[in-house]
Amino acid sequence: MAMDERKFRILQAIIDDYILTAVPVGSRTISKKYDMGLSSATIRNEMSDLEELGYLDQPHVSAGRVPSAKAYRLYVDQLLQTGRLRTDSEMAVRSHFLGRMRQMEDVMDHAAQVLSSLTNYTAVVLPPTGTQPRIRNIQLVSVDDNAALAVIVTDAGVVRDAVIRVSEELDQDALYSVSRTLTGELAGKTLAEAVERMPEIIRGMQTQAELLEGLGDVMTSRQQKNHPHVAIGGTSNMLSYPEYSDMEKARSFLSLMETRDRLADIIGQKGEMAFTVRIGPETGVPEMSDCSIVTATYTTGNGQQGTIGVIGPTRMQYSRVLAIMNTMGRQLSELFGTEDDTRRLE
Amino acid sequence: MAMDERKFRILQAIIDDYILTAVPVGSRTISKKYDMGLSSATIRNEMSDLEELGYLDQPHVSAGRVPSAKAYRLYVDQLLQTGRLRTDSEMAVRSHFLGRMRQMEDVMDHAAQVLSSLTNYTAVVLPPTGTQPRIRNIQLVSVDDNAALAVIVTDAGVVRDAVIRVSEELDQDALYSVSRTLTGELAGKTLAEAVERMPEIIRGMQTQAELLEGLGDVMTSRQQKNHPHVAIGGTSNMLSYPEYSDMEKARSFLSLMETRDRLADIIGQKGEMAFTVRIGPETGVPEMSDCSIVTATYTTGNGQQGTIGVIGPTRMQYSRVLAIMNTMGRQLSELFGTEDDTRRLE
DNA sequence: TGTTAGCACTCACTCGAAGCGAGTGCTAAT
DNA sequence: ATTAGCACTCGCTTCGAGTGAGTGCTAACA
Repeated sequence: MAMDERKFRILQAIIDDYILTAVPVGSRTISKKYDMGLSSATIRNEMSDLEELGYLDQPHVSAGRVPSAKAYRLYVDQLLQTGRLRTDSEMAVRSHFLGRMRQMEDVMDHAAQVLSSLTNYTAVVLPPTGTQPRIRNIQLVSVDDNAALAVIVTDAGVVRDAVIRVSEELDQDALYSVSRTLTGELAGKTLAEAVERMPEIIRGMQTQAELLEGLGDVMTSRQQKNHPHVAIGGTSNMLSYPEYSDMEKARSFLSLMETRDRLADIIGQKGEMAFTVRIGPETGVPEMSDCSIVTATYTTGNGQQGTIGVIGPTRMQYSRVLAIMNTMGRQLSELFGTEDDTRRLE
Repeated sequence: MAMDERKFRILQAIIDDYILTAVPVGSRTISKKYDMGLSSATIRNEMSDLEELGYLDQPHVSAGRVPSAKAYRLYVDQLLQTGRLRTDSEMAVRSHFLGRMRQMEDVMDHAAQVLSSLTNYTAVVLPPTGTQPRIRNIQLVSVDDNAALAVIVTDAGVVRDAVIRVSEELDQDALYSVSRTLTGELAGKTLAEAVERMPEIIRGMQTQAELLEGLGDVMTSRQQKNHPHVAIGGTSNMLSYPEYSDMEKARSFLSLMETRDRLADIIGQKGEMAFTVRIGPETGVPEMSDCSIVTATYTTGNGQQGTIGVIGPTRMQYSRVLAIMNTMGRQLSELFGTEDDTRRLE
């Protein structure tokens, strides 16, 4: 016995219904609500087959059927293949971004906010991180007599700053000349390369050794710190779904959301696809055994890739979510300077 | 009938027990567990009085008594007066801060983390915001040919940056000289004052009008944006307490935690006291009608005040929380440069 | 007069039985 | 191959009895 056209249509109906109601769906429901021109008995037979094939689970003998992870997998793959990602919510996304924001992190936070409120699930946005970002400019700014602020501008557009304290007094002009030298020496290098070259530079410069060493430390720590900023939105949305009426589950989910490092790891692992859909056990995260994670990527001007993700129950509204993320991803790509490319295409 | 010594001792025992168990406490429990040398019957009489006085509530006639908000109030005031804030957890706090962090926001996040994990409640940390911060240094750094990064250093030590896009090409040396002029003109001024002076400066400088106008915009928006960074820790802790076994309550609490602006408003309203304890209705927040909020302040080098807050159920372990916050507040004050003062005292 | 023992009473909570009903699987008819 | 019919299953809800923690009141006691 194999999967045929009709079985697939029935399965689809079951998934659709389950996504909507979160209640095991019975044969009668399918034959009535989704007019297939088949009686409940026939549906029952087919459902029995589908169960045998592993697409349906039965919580208990006299309950309806529930789609298995395998079923969602099929459903989603179908969705992705046919590519019919309707973008009716495109306008909604677009309108949210009318006032362009300046700060990357603001944009990310905002995107997570929007994404979660459009989908009603939990949304996560990770900053672009692809090929090692390259240094464009280094500036040292005096904060007070004994402290300087190091601003490192990379081609990712991301700027991280850190205060370096030194014992000697600093003056702004000296800082500026150091900044120039540093920028000259290090522009175009990755952070890792820059860290390597620092000792040499320190030897060459003679002065300001303490400051430069501080800078080296900063670059090292920035480099290791691989979770720059994780924007999360709509954590509480998760609690509105019956699958989280179990407090213990809810708690473990929430505390996972709080440990951003881990979350970034989970969301950040991207495949080569534009969209990744991990369903239930596929997430590889015990706390999320009945969640699904949908991720998509966006691309910045210099080809770096960021990730946006939506976390919801396995029965999430995949087609809706995919459509929204599709739009959102494009929106972000555009916002983060793929505009260069667009211009080139014109 | 008035409150006497014995009534107070009984009330205290009731509160202690309720804080521990979250279960209405009966007369027998008090007479047994807390040996007062009184029979349950006597306790009952006293409890009946205490109820009449408004310190106890009875969920239903055959249940034990539950402390009212008024009771907690009394309890806390007593606690604050006697000032016996034991600092046994002082070491714990101190050890967490061994490796000094550089970035203000990192510190705040970390503090919220520590505070929540020590108390097992939800913790919030607000940045210092007192008298208007004054500008110390303004630097413009080129990001790419058409964009500059504005770094504004204030005496709060907080540094916010924003990218300004212009149509003309920028070169670093020109930017530097503009930076110098700006710093010269605006150092010592508040953001508001700086915004006012901008038009004049633009007239005086002749060149780079577009850039300077962008800078003006940035300053204006930074000034208006009054929720710089709200660090939150242990949101999920709240779900472990039985008072939040009601999903709807949990949800509304969580979504309140997500709207940082509002949260900042709630936590940020400080009295003239070192500690503020708002119990139940006193919070003025419907979603928190059975929460208590404890806030404390910390002080930075230049006298600005930040706030730390702990949110828990009304039956929170006040004495523990107050002790921990006491330590944490001092710790933060020290970290944020009251060290100058300390040194002066030596 | 304050304290205590005793007792009747209340009422949330637990547990099990009964009933309900959605849903299935099987069989026989179409 | 499809469908109508029917017996059967079993989770959920409802209901009532039983339980026990806790109270309030009264009367006795020191």
